[in-house]
Amino acid sequence: MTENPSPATRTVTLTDVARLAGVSISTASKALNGRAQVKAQTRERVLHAAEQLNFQPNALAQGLLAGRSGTVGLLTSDLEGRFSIPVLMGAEDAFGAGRVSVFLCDARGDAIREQHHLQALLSRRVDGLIVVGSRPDPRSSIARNLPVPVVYAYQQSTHPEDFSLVVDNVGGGRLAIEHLVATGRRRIAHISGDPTYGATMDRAKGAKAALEDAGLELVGGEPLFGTWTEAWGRGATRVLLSQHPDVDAIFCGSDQIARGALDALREAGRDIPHDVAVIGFDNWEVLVMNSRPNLSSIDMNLEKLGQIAANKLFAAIDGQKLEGGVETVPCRLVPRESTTPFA
Amino acid sequence: MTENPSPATRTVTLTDVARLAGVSISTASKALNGRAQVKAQTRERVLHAAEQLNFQPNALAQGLLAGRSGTVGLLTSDLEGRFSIPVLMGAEDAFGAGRVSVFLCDARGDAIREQHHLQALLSRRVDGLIVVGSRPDPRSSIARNLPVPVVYAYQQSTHPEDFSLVVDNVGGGRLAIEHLVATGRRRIAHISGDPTYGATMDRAKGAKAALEDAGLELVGGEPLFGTWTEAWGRGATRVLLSQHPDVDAIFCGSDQIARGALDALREAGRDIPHDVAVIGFDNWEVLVMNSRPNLSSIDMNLEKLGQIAANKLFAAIDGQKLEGGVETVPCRLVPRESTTPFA
DNA sequence: TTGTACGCGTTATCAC
DNA sequence: GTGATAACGCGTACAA
Repeated sequence: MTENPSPATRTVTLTDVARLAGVSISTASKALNGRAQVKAQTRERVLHAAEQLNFQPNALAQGLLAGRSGTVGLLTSDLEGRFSIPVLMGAEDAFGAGRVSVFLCDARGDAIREQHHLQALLSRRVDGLIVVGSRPDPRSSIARNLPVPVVYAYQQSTHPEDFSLVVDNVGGGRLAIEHLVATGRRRIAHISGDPTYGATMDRAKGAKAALEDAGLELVGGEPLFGTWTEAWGRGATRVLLSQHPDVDAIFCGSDQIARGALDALREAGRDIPHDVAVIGFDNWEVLVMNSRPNLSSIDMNLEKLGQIAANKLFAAIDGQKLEGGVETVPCRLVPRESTTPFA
Repeated sequence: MTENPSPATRTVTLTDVARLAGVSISTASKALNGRAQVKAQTRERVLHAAEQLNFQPNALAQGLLAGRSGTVGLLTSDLEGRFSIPVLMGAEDAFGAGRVSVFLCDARGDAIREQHHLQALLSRRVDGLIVVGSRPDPRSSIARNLPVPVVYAYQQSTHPEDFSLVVDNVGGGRLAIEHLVATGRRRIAHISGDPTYGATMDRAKGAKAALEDAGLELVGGEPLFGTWTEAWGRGATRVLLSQHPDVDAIFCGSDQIARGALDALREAGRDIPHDVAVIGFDNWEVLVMNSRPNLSSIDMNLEKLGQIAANKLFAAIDGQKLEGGVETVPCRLVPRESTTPFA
């Protein structure tokens, strides 16, 4: 055990500041916190001393006394996934740098680990919790009767008393179709991923509804379900072209599928978007911006979802009742060259 | 301001436990913390009471008393990027669920916000800091003479007294070439990204060294530098094929570039890997697994980097001196079909 | 083996 | 306008 050598600028406390300023601890506290009953000159001395010593109030002590820590827990289940991160960023944004700090925990999809993290967070007296799921299907409550408010984001809770904030996948599917119809498409197909995902069916549902509104129906009658891969996008597109060569637009359930579709279309000699328009879902930067041509897509507004979740949590922490239920955040259309020729 | 209704199971303290168990606070404390001087039967009573009340020790109070909070700060600059996350996950892993909690802060590449977050973290009395950069080039110290140890991960600090842990890009470039040479390639080209990145030059340097060791030199003499995009990968590959049609392998500085190269090669009628082998860099799941064929790549071991960083920080927190300097973490070859025919 | 008393750093209440 | 004092919840020397 070597003695800690240079890094240690011993932690400075209010006592040090008070001593340097030649006042009592309580006066120093008042001066720093902008309390009214303190002479301007004294306040000046205290402030100066604090600055000189680079004083940082001990948030642990403040929290202990105040009964609130100024922290929230962010419990996610798929950090590696691309859903948690934007939500997390939105939340961090909404909380504002410094005012509230965020504990990040990744449960790796393991319920045991999740409970473990939950206990740790409660022990640290977080003022609230945001639970971010790994897939858009419902999950059970993380726990009942917690002493702090909880907001479920992206993945909704099955418990009716929990508050959840999720993506409006139905609306997203509708948006995609409306865009295709508005740009003159009439023979529209839908290629999507795993049909056991609720989101998959919701997007298809929105698409069908929008088609009906336009007096149209899906080419082939039903969506083509498969996996969230480019390979499936290519394969499904080839089948589609052979069975319905007159298709003039494809709504893909993900950007990966859409990239596969683009490749298959190009290799079949179809011009995009002239012969066939393609729109994806997710608006995943690395995919949409590297496509040929750039891929139109539906953005889930995850960052905004995170912001709203954080604000909801904020309100609840401030004592406002958090009503159970599910709220949705609308998707956003991001048109690019794969649906709209810019030439 | 509505009264907080049902969610509030009032926070239970050690006092409550002690009262229920019919002992003093200190005895309860000893029993819960496994201190020796307490009768087995008493301990049983206390434990039972704690469980019954679902008691969670207040970590704020513990931290205040112990002088250490059991938290660390993770200060990143590009959450949206794909570098921070694996590092962050590795760190979280190493810290162990619950023992240490992680404060996550994203400075969005803004120095002001970074200082803001730093102050907040110090105020919360984190026991240590990990600073994760957004690009692999050196950065200046986040601050000097901090009261807690700091480990720089992925992006190194320019200050010689800081400890940094970075990717061995030279070794990565070497690995790629050695793999190509070992699988029988002799006319190897290198297409890479932004030459103002240190990592770009390091990878090229490692590649050159490995080629020299094998008595070879780069096709075209020099690497082709451009941008980290598929478009550049396609363009550079076309140029390469026209100038050096006998090329039999391409080492690409990123997976995006490699995907572009794959497309251009296929469109030029070259079989992969029979005619030309392709290897990328980053091992970015969505890219390598959706390629035709699947893309061999160099993995930067970022998760392991995060783990090592966390362990280093741990040791420093425990009083071990953290020597300044830069340590590297070796890359890892992940061969797939784009370099090795499995048929 | 158990209980009492003190202190961690801060803020709020009450004397002065 | 300022300072002493009591909390917040916990761990630990010390006394019983």
